[in-house]
Amino acid sequence: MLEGTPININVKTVCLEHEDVSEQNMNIQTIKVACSNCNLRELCMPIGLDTDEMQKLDAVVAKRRRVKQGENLFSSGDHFTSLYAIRTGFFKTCVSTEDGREQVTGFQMAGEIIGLDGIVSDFHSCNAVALEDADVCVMPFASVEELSREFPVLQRHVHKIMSREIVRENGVMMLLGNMRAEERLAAFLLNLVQRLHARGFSQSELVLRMSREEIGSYLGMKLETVSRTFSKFSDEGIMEVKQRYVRILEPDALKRIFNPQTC
Amino acid sequence: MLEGTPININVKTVCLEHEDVSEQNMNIQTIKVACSNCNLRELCMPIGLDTDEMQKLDAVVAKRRRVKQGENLFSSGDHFTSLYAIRTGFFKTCVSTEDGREQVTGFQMAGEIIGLDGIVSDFHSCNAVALEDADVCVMPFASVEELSREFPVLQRHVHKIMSREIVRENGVMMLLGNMRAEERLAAFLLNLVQRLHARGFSQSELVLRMSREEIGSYLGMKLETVSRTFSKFSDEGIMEVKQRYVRILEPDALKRIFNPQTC
DNA sequence: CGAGTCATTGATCTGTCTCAATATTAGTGG
DNA sequence: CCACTAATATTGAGACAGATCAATGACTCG
Repeated sequence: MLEGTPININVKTVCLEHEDVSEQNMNIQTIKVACSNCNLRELCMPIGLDTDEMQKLDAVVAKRRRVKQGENLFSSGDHFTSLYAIRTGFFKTCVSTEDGREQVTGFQMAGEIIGLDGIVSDFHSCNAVALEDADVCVMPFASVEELSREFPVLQRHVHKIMSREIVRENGVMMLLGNMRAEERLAAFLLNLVQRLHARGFSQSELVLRMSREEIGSYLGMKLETVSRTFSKFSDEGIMEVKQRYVRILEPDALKRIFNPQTC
Repeated sequence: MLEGTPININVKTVCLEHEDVSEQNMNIQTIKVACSNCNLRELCMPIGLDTDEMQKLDAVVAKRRRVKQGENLFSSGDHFTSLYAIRTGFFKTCVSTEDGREQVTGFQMAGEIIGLDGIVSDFHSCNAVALEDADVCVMPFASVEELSREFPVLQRHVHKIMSREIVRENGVMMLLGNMRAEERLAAFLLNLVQRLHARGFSQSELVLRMSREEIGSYLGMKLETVSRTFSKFSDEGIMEVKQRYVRILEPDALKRIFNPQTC
């Protein structure tokens, strides 16, 4: 409900942590990315492209960029040129007020697209920060638009990505406007494991890439409340929590918290 | 910041309340809408279309639909076919949980586009409810996509509309996650008058189309708190409030509440 | 190993919610 | 036109979830 993953794709062999050594040793500028050859394409690219179309797409996604943990992929105020498809790593996006308050607006993982906020004004309005060393495909938006005019399938895909983000944010608004701390954290965790599971990871175990403070910022609560709620879940036997490691023992209990009706 | 109106257009003669009597008496099915002839086109349509392009656009926006106060333009679960451009009237969009909690995700007025939530799954995920008798242009999404492939200017416009909605929701998340009741209401009112002003209405006077409960739902607070906050603003001389009529006396004081830094 | 960051836990405080009563307005029918 | 009703808004008093302040503990990384 939170992050947009209505697409239920069975990724066969996703290995997010490792890459070809050959690629790693290449100069960043000369790295050739090929969507046609990417094990994430089922997550971020439309299905139904023929060989010719795939080749043209490969040409658009010509560059890759590495972002070290803690660095910004883009910042509020930066000129908008490209969308980014995450290959590896984990990001947060956040907006901030002049008086320094920060709101995390989302967490993004491999296969997801960031940068959509920049389209409207040609400037980014949020920061995208790598929460671990990351690797993204750079997709110049002008090229994306050009190609979408040629390929209706790609056009539709771009529209869906944007719509999905709108629907996701609707869900977050519901969370922030209507739910209590426990419900928020339950929904957040369920969403995270669901997305990780779609990428070949466990349904029950996860390592959080973000701090308690970042979770709190996303969920509209203070870090102490996040910590206390984790402890509460732990005490109730719903999950094991050791710092950033979480093992969900009673997924049904979590779902019941999130959605009391379906119990 | 809340609703997307970074476009600063000077609409010369906008008259939202009245229409040609000739149009009103026509059968709804046979009403011919012409963007080329619409006094809202500067709000909802891209600039820079030539005559030929305008004509093709007129063909896409071929139908109009009237929605009475309290009725839904579309509902969660409805099949998605079209986007809607509001000609007259005022809408709220809202999502709800199975256990009946409702979250208002936005208020939309003339010149704004609704229905974007339906693109991702081909089904709407929220309700669009008319808060006063309304009149919308129906834009079949398939036609919009077809035409965007032909006209880069239109394509870019559609992308901007979706991006604007994403950025707006980022702002709402900041509001819900980080701000106190007074700040939320101040930001909400400033946003409303700004958008109304862009449509030719007063900068200082407005009549709210929504109830205290609906404002509260949007801002993540209870209706009593909304009412109390209005009373507080009134006591402080910042505004006159008589039920749904509001006259802002000290816009700067409001801005200071919303953004304490810029004082 | 040590310094710094991050997480946990406790005690207290407070903004908003909840419950409740009253006031105002809009809508209806006689 | 007015009484009547239902819906909406205001205001008060008390309760509570979560914030704040503060101290300790655990982990990370150079």
